[in-house]
Amino acid sequence: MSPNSKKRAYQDGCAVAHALDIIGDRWAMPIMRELMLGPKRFTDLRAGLPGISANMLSQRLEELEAASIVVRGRLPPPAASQIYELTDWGRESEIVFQVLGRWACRSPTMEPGKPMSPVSVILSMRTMIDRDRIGDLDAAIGLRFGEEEFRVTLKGGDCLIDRGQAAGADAILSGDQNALVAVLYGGARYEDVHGALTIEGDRALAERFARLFPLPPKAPSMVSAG
Amino acid sequence: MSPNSKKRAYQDGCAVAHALDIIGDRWAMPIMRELMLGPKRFTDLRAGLPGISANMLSQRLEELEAASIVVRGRLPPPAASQIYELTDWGRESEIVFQVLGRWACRSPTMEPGKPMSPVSVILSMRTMIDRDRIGDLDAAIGLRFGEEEFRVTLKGGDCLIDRGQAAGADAILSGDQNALVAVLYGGARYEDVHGALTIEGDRALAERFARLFPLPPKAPSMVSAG
DNA sequence: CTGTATCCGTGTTGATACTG
DNA sequence: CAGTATCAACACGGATACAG
Repeated sequence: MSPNSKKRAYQDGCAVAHALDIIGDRWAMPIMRELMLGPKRFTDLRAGLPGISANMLSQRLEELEAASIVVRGRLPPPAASQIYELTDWGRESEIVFQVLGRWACRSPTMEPGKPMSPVSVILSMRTMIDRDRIGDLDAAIGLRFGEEEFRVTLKGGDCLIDRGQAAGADAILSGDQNALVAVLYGGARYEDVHGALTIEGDRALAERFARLFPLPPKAPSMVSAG
Repeated sequence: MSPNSKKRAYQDGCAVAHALDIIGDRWAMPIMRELMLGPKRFTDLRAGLPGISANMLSQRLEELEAASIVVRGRLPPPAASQIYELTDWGRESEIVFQVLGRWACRSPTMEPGKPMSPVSVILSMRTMIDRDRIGDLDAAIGLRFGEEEFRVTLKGGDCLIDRGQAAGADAILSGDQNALVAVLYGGARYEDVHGALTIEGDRALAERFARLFPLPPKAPSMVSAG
């Protein structure tokens, strides 16, 4: 395992310092992010975390397990492969990701256009949804990103977004999640990303849906006159 | 400066990944924490960050400045020494610290008793204050930790905690901030830490004050049978 | 296929010493 | 007081080999 696991730790009673001791290492939070919407296998995790090495992932999963953030499970037979899953407390960290994401998306140095994993996109929608804009919308939107399917349920002024069947929704968007990001946050129209994203069903609903996720204004840059 | 600053970055459009790119490096968030209540000099920062090396602090301050989180300033003459201070946007990250702290203080592996800086203690109080318990309390509590003074203002069911004169408050607690932590969060009574913390003024107020900061329940440990 | 263990080049961190 | 320089130790990332 970890023969001489001398973890470098802040010797600090501050709860934030403890948080950094357990989830502050490189890749720890992105791994948690990928698990936020449900269990994944080792290889699925790697797919959502471009650039991570098998070593890193293996080691971080051990550490997250030791911290009671992740538990190992096994899929029911016959596909009895190992899966990793957040604990209840691990799942409760979603609010941390939301608040951190809301703060960071105002960063003057954040440059758009970099690829996002399907889970990132879904979590960003959960974060940025403006419930005031839902109004009396009562509809379901299905999202298909490769093998992964999600469902957005708008009802009673609230919005639920989770894994679920896209089929049967009033509108279904299929294709590359990055194309959807361009539409939701990048000011693009569906026509602009045509070919990367296809729309089935209620087109007007898809248009209204695309405007439910406003971005907050950027913070001013303080670097060499701003 | 930074001759070959090849920063290792997540190539990820996720806002959380960007957050980690700019404040995910070791010591970045503790430095921000120390600046959260106002500007500090280099040496003051080191005092609140036991274990940090001078070059780390220097390098992180550069990076935080480049990210528009920190700006360099200068105290008015004659004490024209350099100070570091959060930008408006940097100060808006306090909510991140609060949410992260609230989540992390439930960690099964968090062990109490480690020392905290005066700023940490004040921020923890801002985080954990239970406004429902304030009731109709209308009073001021002064806190003195070494050279640093703070004031807690309870009024109209709300609570303001900031740097400010301790003198003139209805009750004044002076001494070691870690002793106050033991009383607020560790279940200790003032008598238990006598000598480390002295109380002037309204003793009953000090007692009521000490119960305004309840801790949430711990999350269960998932390690080897829980 | 699903991971784990080991080696190795490189960058980051931390301790000490030193300078304006 | 406010940092910079130097150097040793370690963490990271990639490749490869290995085990169930």
